[in-house]
Amino acid sequence: MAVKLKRKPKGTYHHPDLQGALVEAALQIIRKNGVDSLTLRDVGLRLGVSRTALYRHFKDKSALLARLALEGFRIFHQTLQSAVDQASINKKDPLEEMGVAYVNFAMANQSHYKTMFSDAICTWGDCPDLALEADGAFAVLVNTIAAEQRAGRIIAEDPARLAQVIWAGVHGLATLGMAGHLGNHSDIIHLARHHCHTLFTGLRLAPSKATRRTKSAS
Amino acid sequence: MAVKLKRKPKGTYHHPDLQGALVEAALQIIRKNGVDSLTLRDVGLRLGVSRTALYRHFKDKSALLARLALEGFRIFHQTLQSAVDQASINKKDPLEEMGVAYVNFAMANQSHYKTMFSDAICTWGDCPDLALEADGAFAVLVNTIAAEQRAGRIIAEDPARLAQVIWAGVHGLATLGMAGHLGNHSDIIHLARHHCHTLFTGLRLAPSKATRRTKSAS
DNA sequence: AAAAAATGTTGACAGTGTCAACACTTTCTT
DNA sequence: AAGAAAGTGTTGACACTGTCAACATTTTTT
Repeated sequence: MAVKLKRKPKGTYHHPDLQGALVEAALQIIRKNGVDSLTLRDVGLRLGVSRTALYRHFKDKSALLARLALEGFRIFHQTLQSAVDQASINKKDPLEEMGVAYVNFAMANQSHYKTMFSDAICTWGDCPDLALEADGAFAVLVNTIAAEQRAGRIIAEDPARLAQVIWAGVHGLATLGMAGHLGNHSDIIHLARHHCHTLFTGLRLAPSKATRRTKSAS
Repeated sequence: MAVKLKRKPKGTYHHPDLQGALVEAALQIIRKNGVDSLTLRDVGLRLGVSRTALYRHFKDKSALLARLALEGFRIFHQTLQSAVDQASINKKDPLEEMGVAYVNFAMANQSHYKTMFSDAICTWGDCPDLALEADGAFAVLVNTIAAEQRAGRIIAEDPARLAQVIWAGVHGLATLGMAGHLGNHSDIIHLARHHCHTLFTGLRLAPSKATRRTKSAS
């Protein structure tokens, strides 16, 4: 299959990869002016394509947003996993590093993160692929918790439940941080580290039945 | 004529308290169908008043939303304070009870809570009265923390900072819960109690008074 | 080559927030 | 008390949005 030209010199009626280009263009727009400013007409305009061309590739606006969200979870997944890997290399607390990476991602990609958790997109249950991708990112957290439990560093509660608790903490930091209620970026990162540290101190020992004091093993 | 007729009986050009009625009507609408479904035309229609009457009392739509948010923070403030008072009476952990009350409020008044933290309303800094009311609610948390510190039950870090950490946790639970990512209402409440409990366990004792910032065991 | 499917375009529509110009009512000034 | 001024509610209009139907063009299939 011959490669088509990217530009439309004159006879280029069909765009080589409009679907991907639409996602990219939409992403640039929300990066620049926020999710709420995204208009289908602008997306088309930016690609030199008509305002409704989008409808051949997405059912409606929320489908486009869902696609952006999916793309976001992909990168997010990768970012979190990378943070855990780095922690392992540098002998740091993987959960704490992941928490910081989480908040960092949200602060550095505010519009994208907001889109990922927007009410406008279908509830995850309705979009199987989106739910799958989101679950993938969540699994990084669950797996890390399970690993920490196997290493005997945190209490042995249901990992999924613990994951939800930790998730809520960093998600709260992210959303409040983006809203400007927690100070500047570096304030928020410090706060994230503080939060994780405090939370994980709480997770470290069950107060009553803990007999073995695992104070600074190693 | 105690009853307000939809058709104006001729002498009723001016509404006795349109401003308040607008707020009430808007509140009913968002309670029923969510914040995004709120339209200025509907608000007017519901009161038998024209679509633009609202502009004599609010600068624009976001001003109305800001007013709803302010009203929300008033109730919220009261709710949190009441939870702390009840905890004091029942000899329960005031922070934990407040945390549960926080999440409960958000889940029971989802649209209202979303409005309070919506991007659409002016940043709190721009609305002095809104910021004031929000600060009032936040102060309940800070004061409770300070009291717990005086009672020697939690570590003596900056109360405002601790408050931010706790706030982030419950706010995260609330937003994820509303999005349906944490199960049903009762799941979320249990999770909230769990979260607070874990967090406060972490706050309860620094492993050794000398080194508060213990790096993670490795 | 003809038919069918895919893809892109134009025109149109209902709904939205908002403003300007006007109408009615209350309050203030003299 | 009469007129002015300010406050409050109404209608008409505008630009902008998402979305659909009908049409145009290109690619793929038969």
